[in-house]
Amino acid sequence: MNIRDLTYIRAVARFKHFGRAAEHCHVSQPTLSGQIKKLETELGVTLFERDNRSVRITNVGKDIVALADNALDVIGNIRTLAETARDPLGGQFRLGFIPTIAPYLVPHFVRQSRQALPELRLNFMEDITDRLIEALHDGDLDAAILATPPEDSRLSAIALYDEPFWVIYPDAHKLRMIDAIHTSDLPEDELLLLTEGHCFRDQALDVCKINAAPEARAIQATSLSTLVNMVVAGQGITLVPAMALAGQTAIGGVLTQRLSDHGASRRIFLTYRKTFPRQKLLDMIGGVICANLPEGVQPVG
Amino acid sequence: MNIRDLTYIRAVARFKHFGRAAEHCHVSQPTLSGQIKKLETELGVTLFERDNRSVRITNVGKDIVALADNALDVIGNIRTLAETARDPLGGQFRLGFIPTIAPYLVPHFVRQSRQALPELRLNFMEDITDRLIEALHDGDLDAAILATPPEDSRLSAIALYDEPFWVIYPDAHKLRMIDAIHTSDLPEDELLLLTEGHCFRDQALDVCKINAAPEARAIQATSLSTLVNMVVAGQGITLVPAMALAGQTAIGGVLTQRLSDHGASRRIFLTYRKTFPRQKLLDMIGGVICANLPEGVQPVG
DNA sequence: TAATGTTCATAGGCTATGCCTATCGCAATT
DNA sequence: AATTGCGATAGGCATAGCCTATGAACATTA
Repeated sequence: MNIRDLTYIRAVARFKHFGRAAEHCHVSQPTLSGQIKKLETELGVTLFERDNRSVRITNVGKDIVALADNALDVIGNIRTLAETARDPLGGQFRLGFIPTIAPYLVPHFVRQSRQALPELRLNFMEDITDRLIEALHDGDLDAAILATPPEDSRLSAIALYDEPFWVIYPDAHKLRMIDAIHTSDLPEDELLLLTEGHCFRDQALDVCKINAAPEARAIQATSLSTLVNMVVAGQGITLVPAMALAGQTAIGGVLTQRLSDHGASRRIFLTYRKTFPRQKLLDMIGGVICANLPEGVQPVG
Repeated sequence: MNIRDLTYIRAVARFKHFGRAAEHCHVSQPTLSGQIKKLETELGVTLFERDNRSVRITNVGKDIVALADNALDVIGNIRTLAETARDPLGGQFRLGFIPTIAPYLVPHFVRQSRQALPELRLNFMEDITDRLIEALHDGDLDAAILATPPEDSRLSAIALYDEPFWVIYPDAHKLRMIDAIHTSDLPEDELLLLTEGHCFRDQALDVCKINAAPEARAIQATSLSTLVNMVVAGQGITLVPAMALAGQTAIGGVLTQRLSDHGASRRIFLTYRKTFPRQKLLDMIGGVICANLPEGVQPVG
């Protein structure tokens, strides 16, 4: 057995496809096939049932992959611990963001973090929640800024701040007549949303109490700025989290207004593996972020 | 990094000696030195400070070895799980015993276990408590029969039975005049004990409330049968756990009597790593043992 | 039905890793 | 000054693990 073998079986279990698993591991498919076979021989069990149609994981396979995940986590911590020992506030730190936060939050604290943690090589990655969580589990990410509390028992989180929701609508829209807009005032059929997979899409639907059949909403955007542009173009109205406005409440051709509903906001978390050994550094990074928040959001506590 | 590297650093941390660590790992000293050095280079930290006098573990080293222990435990469980999958009630099971239990308990259940678990390759090992616990942590042992409850948070145990203590004294000894012997009746200076390291030595001292300076008790034995022989030879009196008498209360030249003190007994446990994946098998083995106890002891519950 | 595509397995060759024995260098002890 | 004990170094060998090229089995498409 081999540490790398454990990453191989983890990848096959994830992709259920030898070729894609090999690609993910940066080795050729025959190499991966060979190592999987070697491991199965060594352990004396079949981990994956495979033919030319599909790859299925066996029951033992499932249990063993779970343990492999576990072992890889610990081994990743060995590396992190060594790096930390070389330089307690240095080394690499890979931080993930969801797309509805990254462009608005990063510019506000990146300079300050350079100052507070000059030796830290801070790497950023942007993706949707599900994939960030996957990257956390794989050890490809040290922490992630998410807008959902962790449900996974292996993850933990520091609450950073609360971010209210705002409505954006064309300046000719009838919503301009309302002083304090509530979600019940919003014309459901005009609401523009992000594509599936973005947590803010779900949060917008949730706060508006809409159960949208996905195909019913044909017009969707992949970024908040596109969403705003669509409103400018008169295609409808939309919700955005406060930071997307960056304090600018006046945009050409549209009006903005904070939603007046109690609870029309989301809480942002710094999420990490419970086993991650650099807890002190997490606190410092969370502190730097909270000390440099853009307008329109309140730090927690 | 390499799984084997983790066992190397674990061994060096344990022995603080490259040569003996190498021996324990069944590799040559240069091989182990080389691999340690390679790992230190890879991690960029010094794990062990070494010169011709001594080997000291660094602070990071300590933390990393702890994680290595952890990873090796998980990896051992992968192997065990695979073996279990091949044959749920089969495979190898390595069971340790303390010397004051092994010769009396094993013969009573070994035949029955063959019958109840015909596919199980049951291996026995006899050593003192401390070394059995070490072997448990190293994954060299799957479980151990101990006379002390586990204090280590990584271990758990099933209580098997309670074993009273008996006095053995020459038949001409004045103790023969007492109907119900209590520890307070025992002439402390005549008491023969096992050598240091045997838990029953401590238990005997404990129940008699003696704080023996080690050098004060020159005459010591390494097995209970030797202890009994010494009593037969008239060198003193002794205590033995009930099973050592195997139901025979009459031995040539000596008399035996159960200690009448409340609490003059010890509880025997089947101890194992909390993470050990074959809990069901543990229960079965515990069951077989309890169902075939020799005379003089009572199963718990 | 034949051609094409997809997917995992096999074959053969190369390289780097990990192991060994022999030996060195240093310091403490005799 | 010689001996002993310890870890480090040197050099050589076997093999584990990687690659590319190709095969075999099945499914899909022309």
